[in-house]
Amino acid sequence: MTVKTRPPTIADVAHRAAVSIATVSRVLNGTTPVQAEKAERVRRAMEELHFVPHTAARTLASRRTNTIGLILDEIGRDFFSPLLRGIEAAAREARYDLLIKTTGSPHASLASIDALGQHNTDGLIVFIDSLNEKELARLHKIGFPLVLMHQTPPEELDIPIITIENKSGAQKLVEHLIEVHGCRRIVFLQGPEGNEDSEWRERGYREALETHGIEYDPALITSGGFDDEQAFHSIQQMLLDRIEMDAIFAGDDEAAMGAIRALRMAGRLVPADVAVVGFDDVPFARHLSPTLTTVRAPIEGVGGEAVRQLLHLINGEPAEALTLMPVKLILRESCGCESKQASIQDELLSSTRR
Amino acid sequence: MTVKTRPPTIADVAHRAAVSIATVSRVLNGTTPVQAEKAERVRRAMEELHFVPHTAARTLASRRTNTIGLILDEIGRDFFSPLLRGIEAAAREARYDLLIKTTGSPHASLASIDALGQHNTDGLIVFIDSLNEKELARLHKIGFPLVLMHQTPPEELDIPIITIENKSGAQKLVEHLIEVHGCRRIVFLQGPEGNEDSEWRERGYREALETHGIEYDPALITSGGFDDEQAFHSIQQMLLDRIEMDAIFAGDDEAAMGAIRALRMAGRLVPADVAVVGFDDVPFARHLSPTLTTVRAPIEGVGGEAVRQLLHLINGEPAEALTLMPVKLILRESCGCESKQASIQDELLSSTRR
DNA sequence: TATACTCATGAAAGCGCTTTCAGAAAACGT
DNA sequence: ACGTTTTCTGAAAGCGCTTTCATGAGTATA
Repeated sequence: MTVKTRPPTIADVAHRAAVSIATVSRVLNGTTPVQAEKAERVRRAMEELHFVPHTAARTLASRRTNTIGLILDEIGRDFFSPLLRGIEAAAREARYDLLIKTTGSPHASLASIDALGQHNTDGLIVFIDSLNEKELARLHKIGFPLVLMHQTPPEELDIPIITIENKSGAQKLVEHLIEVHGCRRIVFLQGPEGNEDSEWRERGYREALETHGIEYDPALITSGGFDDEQAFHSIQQMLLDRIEMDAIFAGDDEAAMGAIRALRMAGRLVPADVAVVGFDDVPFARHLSPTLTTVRAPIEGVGGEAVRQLLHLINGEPAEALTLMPVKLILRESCGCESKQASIQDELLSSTRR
Repeated sequence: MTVKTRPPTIADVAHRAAVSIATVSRVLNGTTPVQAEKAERVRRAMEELHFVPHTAARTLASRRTNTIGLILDEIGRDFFSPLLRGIEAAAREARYDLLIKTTGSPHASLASIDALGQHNTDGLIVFIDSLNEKELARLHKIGFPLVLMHQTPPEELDIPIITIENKSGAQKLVEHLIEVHGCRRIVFLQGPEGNEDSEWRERGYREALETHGIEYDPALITSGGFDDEQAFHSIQQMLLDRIEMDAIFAGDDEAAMGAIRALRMAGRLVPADVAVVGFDDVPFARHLSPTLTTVRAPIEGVGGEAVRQLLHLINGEPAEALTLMPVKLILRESCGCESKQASIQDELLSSTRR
């Protein structure tokens, strides 16, 4: 490790290329035409000096950070992998940097978030309840670009929101259980308290029942928390309570796993005795046994779309108030659709096709 | 959305508190004692004005960015979730921001990375081959704080590296197969070409064989690519080739899934006919059936440790040249250890068959 | 009471860049 | 040939903050 050298500045480049710093800045940004020959000299000087513009100085002078902020409650949940990938890809494509901040717990103090807003980023993507309403309202009021994911903006704020078709996805899923598999007593596992995705899925569930003239039975609703363990216990309890069921709509895939475990432990066969379906189509959904029937949410697409809408806002263009990403039914074994045999054949086919 | 207002500056605060901007800066940073009463006035003024220091200005003036850069080839792989969580938590604790950059493909051009180094971050965490050697060497040479993850520094550069005990973990795993389950013909699925984790695991594998006087058979080594599909095909091929085996060390958990699928399709029982073990203990490892015996790598810890070592460097303190995070054997069903659930699994199989 | 310190404070000089602004040079029109 | 545009270029003014540096007030020492 050698001594820390002072990185070259725009002045060094200007000097070496025998032009003014203004000219260097211009070839750097392409803001104003520069004589071809001079431009070439500048470019060569930059290269020779390993010149890299100092972002902070740039930001300070130009008043734009070229950075998108992402706020979420907790990074690293399975769900976030594709989301991040989508956001990252879209940001990169637009040549924006990505600054990620987690609040640790929902509704956290705004102090650390504050620092993200305004000067540090050109706009913010806010996930679920990671930012409290007051702060959200304040930022929005001062015209700061904001986009919400999986969360309706509070009150009358016209902040764009990106989410997936929770309701229609759930509805299709439940209708499939009813129509194709003749299920009538379908358990619904709710997500975490107040979770919007869950609320919409529940509406879809209820509408599906209604459409088919099946009465809504509160006894079939319990909490799954979008969580393996919680779902496990809830279903176990239901079984102990001898509540009749012929299917479980688990709210999400995590919960579906817990539900399946509970059923299995109780000696109930899936899907023969009880069909189980999830939501999200997380990567391992197809590796469970039985493989999980679920709804595929284009999570990666949600991330990309969020960035795109945010960029509109940043550029002063109008953005979609609501972006609903379409979902797709993924039929596998756990609802009784594909027999084990069939799925193996599929695998064979796909493997020979390669 | 109202008109974009100019955010308050330190001058506004100074004016309102009737002090100089220098004083405001001092209470902001606590660099020099300030009269209690004035300090209080300043704090109140900051609050009333919703003052948030402009990071770029701060960075420019103070020459430190308070940001840690993370470079990886592709975000959003399952593996990264815990890694990110660890890094994020450690960075947050140290009150550093996190700037994430992906190269898209390995060995990408350094242009975009360049921009991360030097002025934009105080230090960089580099994952695997995300940054080419030349650039790595250059940054290191100018004294820029750098930490590597799961990758030995090239040549003679003394860049700290954080990784996990791949070798001893693999060794323990294979020894378990040999000693407890009496396996003798153990397949090893290699990771992607040139992957260091894989190389160390292979060494652990070989040492375990050696220790127990089992001859190393090249026919038992094939590529798994740390990938479900690739492992599936490799094992399928082996089975077609009628290569005898009584166990598979799959390289990682993803590959283990593929291996299990291939075995199952061929009618081989896991673990009765062939034991299968993975590496990493990804979240779904315990949800596979059979549940997967594997090695738990403290990936989250790796992330945290990387940040910690980087901070040492940033603060001019010495850092560990090599940090090896300990791993832990996780015994589950797929090696034949926990068998009580095997019967349930059989039931399940028969249920889906009928 | 004079002398030497300590301590809090403000003025001012940058940090490295972008962006007016105005002038010089070249191109055009008549 | 002369005025008018059009182009390019450099000087210089910040962007909002940190950080010397010098100063004046307050306190301790003699």
